Amino acid sequence: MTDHELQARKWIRRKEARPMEIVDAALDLFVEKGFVATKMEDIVRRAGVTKGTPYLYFANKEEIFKEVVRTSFGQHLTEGEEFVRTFEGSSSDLLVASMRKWWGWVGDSRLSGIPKLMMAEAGNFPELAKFYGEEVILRGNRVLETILNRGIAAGEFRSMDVEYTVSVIIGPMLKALMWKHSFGCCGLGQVDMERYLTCYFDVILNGIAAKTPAK
Amino acid sequence: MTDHELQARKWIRRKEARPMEIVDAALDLFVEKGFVATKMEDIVRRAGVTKGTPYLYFANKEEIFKEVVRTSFGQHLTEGEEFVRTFEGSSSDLLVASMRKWWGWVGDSRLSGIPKLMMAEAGNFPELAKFYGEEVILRGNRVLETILNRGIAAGEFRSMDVEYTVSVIIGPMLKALMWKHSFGCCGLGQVDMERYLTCYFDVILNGIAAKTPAK
Amino acid sequence: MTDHELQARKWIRRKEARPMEIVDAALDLFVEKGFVATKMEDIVRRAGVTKGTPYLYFANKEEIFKEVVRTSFGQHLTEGEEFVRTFEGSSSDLLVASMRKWWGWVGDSRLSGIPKLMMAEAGNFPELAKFYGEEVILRGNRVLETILNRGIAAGEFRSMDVEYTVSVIIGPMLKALMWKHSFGCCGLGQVDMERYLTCYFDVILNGIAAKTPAK
Amino acid sequence: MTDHELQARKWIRRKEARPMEIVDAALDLFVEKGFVATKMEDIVRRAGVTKGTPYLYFANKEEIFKEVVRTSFGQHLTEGEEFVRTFEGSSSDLLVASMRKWWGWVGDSRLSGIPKLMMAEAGNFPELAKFYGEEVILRGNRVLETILNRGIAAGEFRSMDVEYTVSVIIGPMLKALMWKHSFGCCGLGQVDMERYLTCYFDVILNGIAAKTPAK
DNA sequence: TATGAATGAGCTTTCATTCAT
DNA sequence: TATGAATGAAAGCTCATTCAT
Repeated sequence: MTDHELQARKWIRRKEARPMEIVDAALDLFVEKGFVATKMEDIVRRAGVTKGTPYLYFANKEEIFKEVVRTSFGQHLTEGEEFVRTFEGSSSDLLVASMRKWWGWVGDSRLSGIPKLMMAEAGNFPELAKFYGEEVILRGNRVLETILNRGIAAGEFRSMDVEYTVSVIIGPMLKALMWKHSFGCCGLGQVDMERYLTCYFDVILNGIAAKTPAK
Repeated sequence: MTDHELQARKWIRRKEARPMEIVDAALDLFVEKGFVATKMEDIVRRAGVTKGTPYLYFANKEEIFKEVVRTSFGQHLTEGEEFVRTFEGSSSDLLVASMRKWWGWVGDSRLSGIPKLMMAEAGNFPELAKFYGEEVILRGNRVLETILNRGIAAGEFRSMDVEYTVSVIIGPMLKALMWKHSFGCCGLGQVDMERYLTCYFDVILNGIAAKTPAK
Repeated sequence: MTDHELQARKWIRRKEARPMEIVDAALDLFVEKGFVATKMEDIVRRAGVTKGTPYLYFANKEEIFKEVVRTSFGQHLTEGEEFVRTFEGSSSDLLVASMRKWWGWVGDSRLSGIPKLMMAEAGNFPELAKFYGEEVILRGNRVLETILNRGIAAGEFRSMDVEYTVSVIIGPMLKALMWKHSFGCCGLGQVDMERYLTCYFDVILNGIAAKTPAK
Repeated sequence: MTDHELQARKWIRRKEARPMEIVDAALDLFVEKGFVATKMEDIVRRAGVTKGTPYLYFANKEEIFKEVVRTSFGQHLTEGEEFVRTFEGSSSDLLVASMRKWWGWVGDSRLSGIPKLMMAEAGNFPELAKFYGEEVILRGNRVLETILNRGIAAGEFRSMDVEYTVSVIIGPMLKALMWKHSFGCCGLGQVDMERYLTCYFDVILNGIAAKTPAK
């Protein structure tokens, strides 16, 4: 790559970084306040641009919202699917490792707000909700189903209604996420996540374990 | 006066009924769209009144919102506390019965949207979130704690970190509620609640059961 | 008048008193806040009636305003004209006596707000302003003109441009009135009216006195 | 760019000029109709902008009002104070010159409406009234007091209650101002100001002149 | 007559979007 | 590209007026 090319690239990269900066700024605000309550003014200020700039890259506020949701996933899911496929060890360990990984990816990062956002705004953006449901939730569920089926096949987990059990098992994790971005923000009882996870795995793993024969 | 006449008439006086009608109309809309996205116009249309009427009973939109949240619980919690205190039978049965009762009260009614609403709007109404957290969530948690402690004392449940386990156990129920008012509305996979509850109790009860003594 | 008639009269009088009570209540408020800033709500509360009552007697708020202005004068002017016609004594004394009388009537009573009100609202009620200008102001001026001409004829006052001098002489009195109902209300420097009148007569009487020949 | 083009164009940027244009437009309207009766719609139409523009420069209608009053004086008062301090000639001449100067500045300009406006709105804006009373009225009075004291010291004016006499003397000038913006507007007897001033000085100067020594 | 809950036109203000620079 | 003053539709709210009681 010649110097000239590098220079050009740099300039282009900067230009190409703008939309992401805007989406990033919007993400936090949408999560905290919701779509309508977030003002373009807030977004541009946080993105460090001016009022006209977003409209160079997005048709309108709604498109920014969609982009926020669209760009926030996929990559992690692919990694997750790969992780499950190649994991060696017990299914309990896989379940624990997967959930911890997920929390590390989603729960600790700014992406963690997206599920809350989608829940809050599903009614206002049904199409996007459908997209999210299929591309993210169902795909995520399928990963968990794989794990459960793996454990059942190995005799490690009891036989069960896998589809709905997945839905149940996700519940406490989702709740932790929602909490973090709602009541958690208001200083209402911070959650000690490590302690929460310990309890969670305790309940869940016991809850789906195969009855251990009296040893 | 027939219903038809009532509908055709422009001027109807219903001093006692109005506030509740307005709060009722607002509840559904707030849950579906959120606070800001719900327009006063929407509320008055649904309530069957005109633009000025809500202001006869509420100072402004925010007060309607607060009233929606405030009036929505309390009574049920008191009944629930009483139910737990007087229940005779195993703690597992009590847990199941309580959860079913709760779903009957909340999950199936229009109140079910309130938790979703509060989660979505906590960031915009920190004070109200605090009120809700203390008056509803903490109080509800305490009921569940009572049940778990009862079971532990009876040797029916294993010893555990009660406070956090309560938080975990509530997760799937809360998730079902949120789902109903977000993705559920968009036709995304309706949940068969009976099947969901079966899985839920299966996981939870096994998850907290005392280790059956080696036979 | 029979007892029966008296009784009927009483009932009628009560009915007939209502409009005046409303006008009375409106007067103070219009003077203090102006026409638009005064709410019907304020008027009815002060009048001790309810929102619908004024509309039994007046077509609308504007008619109340007109009635406030219309009913506020006339009687005093007639008395004033009579007073001037029958006064015996020097014209200086007549001027002083008239002005004091006028201040007694208008300046000390609730009617004193009307001139301020009309000045403030003349732009919004040009027709009424015209009525007021002709029926009240011009008539009042004419009384003063009579006094001045009387004094000039008697050699007590110097010859002068009577029409405009009247206008000038009224200035300080009008100013006192305006002040009382504007800055005076806000606690801004209360005026000691006796002291003010002393200065006023000092200036005015000296100002129009015939040059006393060096005695 | 021709005037015609300017008029035809919808989007014109005039960052520096806008606030003044808005205040200017508001001034006339407030004076004519009063604060409440003046609609934002009126202001923006007269200022040649659209509904949102004023809010780029002022928090709300009330702030526009305050700006109207605040920016309207001060400079003239300073000039007036200087004029009196440096005047050479008789105090009578100084009084006449000052009053004529004042009328030239205020009476003939659009500022002349402010006193009327403040009188009308003092009740609704007590704080602003206080500001106006102290910064404009008292300061103006002090200038006149200086003139009277100068004349008394020189033996040109008789000894008198200076403070209250000032208040009296201002009366006719203030009345002329009020008249111009109230009844004057409605075609009710236009005042020939030159004739009015002649009468005014005649009365006032004679009214405060030192008794000419018996010849 | 008198009431006061209800009405709805009209107001102030907001804010996503535009466009001259 | 980027700016930010300007736009104007649309929101929340007010209040003079109406009318069933």
